[in-house]
Amino acid sequence: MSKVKIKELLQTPATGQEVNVKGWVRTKREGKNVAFIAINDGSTIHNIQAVADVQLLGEDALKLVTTGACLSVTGQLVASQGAGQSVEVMAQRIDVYGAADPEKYPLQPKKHSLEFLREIAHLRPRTNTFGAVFRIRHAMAFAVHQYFNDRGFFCLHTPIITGSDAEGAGEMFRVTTLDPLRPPRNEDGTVDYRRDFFGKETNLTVSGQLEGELGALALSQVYTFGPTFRAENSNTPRHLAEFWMIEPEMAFYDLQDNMDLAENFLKYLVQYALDHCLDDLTFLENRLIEEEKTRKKEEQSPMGLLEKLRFVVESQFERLTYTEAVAILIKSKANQKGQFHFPVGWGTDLQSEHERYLVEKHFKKPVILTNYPKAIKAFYMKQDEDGKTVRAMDVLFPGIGEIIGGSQREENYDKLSARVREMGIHEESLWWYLETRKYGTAPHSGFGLGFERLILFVTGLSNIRDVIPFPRTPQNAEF
RNA sequence: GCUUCCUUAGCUCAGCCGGUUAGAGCAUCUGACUGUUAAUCAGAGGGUCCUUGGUUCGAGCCCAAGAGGGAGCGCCA
Repeated sequence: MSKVKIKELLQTPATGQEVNVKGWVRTKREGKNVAFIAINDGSTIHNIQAVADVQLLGEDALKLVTTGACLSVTGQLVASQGAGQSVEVMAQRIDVYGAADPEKYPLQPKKHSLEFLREIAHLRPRTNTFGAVFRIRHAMAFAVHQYFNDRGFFCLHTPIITGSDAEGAGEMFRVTTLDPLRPPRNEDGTVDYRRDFFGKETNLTVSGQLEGELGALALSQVYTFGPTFRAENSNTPRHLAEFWMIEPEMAFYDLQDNMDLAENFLKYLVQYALDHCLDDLTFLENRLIEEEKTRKKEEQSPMGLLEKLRFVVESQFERLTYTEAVAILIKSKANQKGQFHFPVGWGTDLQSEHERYLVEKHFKKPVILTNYPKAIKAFYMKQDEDGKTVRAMDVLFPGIGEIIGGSQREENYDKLSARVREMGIHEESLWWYLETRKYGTAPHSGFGLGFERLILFVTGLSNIRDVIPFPRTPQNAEF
């Protein structure tokens, strides 16, 4: 008789066969003669019910069976007499691997706030909500690889430690083995990084894109899926200092191809969740409905979680240029009534209130904005013929904001190196990147998808710290 | 980094105008109950009112500083 996952067991027809279940106690309900133990092993949101005859097993043995304890239960799998489940285990034997003092164990069979659970991140995977979130997170990671593999993309592992300080995507974390109190110094008093581990200044990566492009200009279609680090002091429900990003990079793709891929990719991922995580999504939807009851009418979302996900799969993303978006915003009632905090005008970056207006009020569906002014975008984006804009694209999602940022890349050596100089970037540190435009350059495109922002959208949660097991944010690296 | 709100039992929160012994629900424990569904019923235990300092005859409540947390904004994925 072998141990079996609860997910499998719940789908097994009961024939009285002997089974062994291992997992953690969610609740115990005890009567005079019989006790009911709900056990969960994380394989599914659902629990299996173990039925314990108090006389047979003894009251003392059941004393240690409390919420949070870890058990191994052996007994017959039988059809349940109760209404909540089809099968249950008639316990013959219960071994307690680890007790959990009920006076002290913080997770009790009641609702806990997400803020409280964040403070006990080492235990929160044992809750229904976080079990659901982390199973969905796994399914989405798996689906990312499945999607690209099915389409002939190669997974490229780009470096996490980088010597490039010119990526321009934000503040970086320094990587060094020098003694922070007594580093070797140059004659002018500055730190001598030639004597550091790599012989130069190094940092944690803020993006695998530049190396991804090197791969695409050889393997045609690649993607990276790895951790990314930003030392920005960002305190919002949408930012992490350590997060995971998916960055496909494709030779022979123009901006249109890039948009087509981004839209198709996102719809595939959401559909994958609907196809493979329905139990967990249904639980999260019900949880959201309960939560919304405590809110005001106008703050409640018009769609349930599943409806929202299906809507995204079925709707065509609205595509328009930055210039068209600015025109819509200027003409909008919100702007004419002075409801925006920031002025709208061609040339300035859109504020999140402007993006939200376009996505949530005007179009009411995902939006792809393209062809931004070159002054507000990165040096590597391909310049348009008019000399004013670049072939950038941002995919904006309701409630999340920017979920994807990407562009067609500048493949012309002269234009690219001129832009590097214009923006004051140290050209020599990018020699290897620029050489790809010297030797066999090709039109190519790519984008970055924030993995946690995708998980936020799919789970319907609202704080990014709740969709990664152990969040890293300013002033917090516990666990 | 800026703005703003919050911190009272294990958890979620109430606490009147500053007034005598700080409350509720859930959880926990004890008892009852012949199969329960976050069981039900009865009872009990449980408090550094975030910390420090100040105002006051008197502070959970007012003031100041600090700590922790949330939200909005900026930066972005």
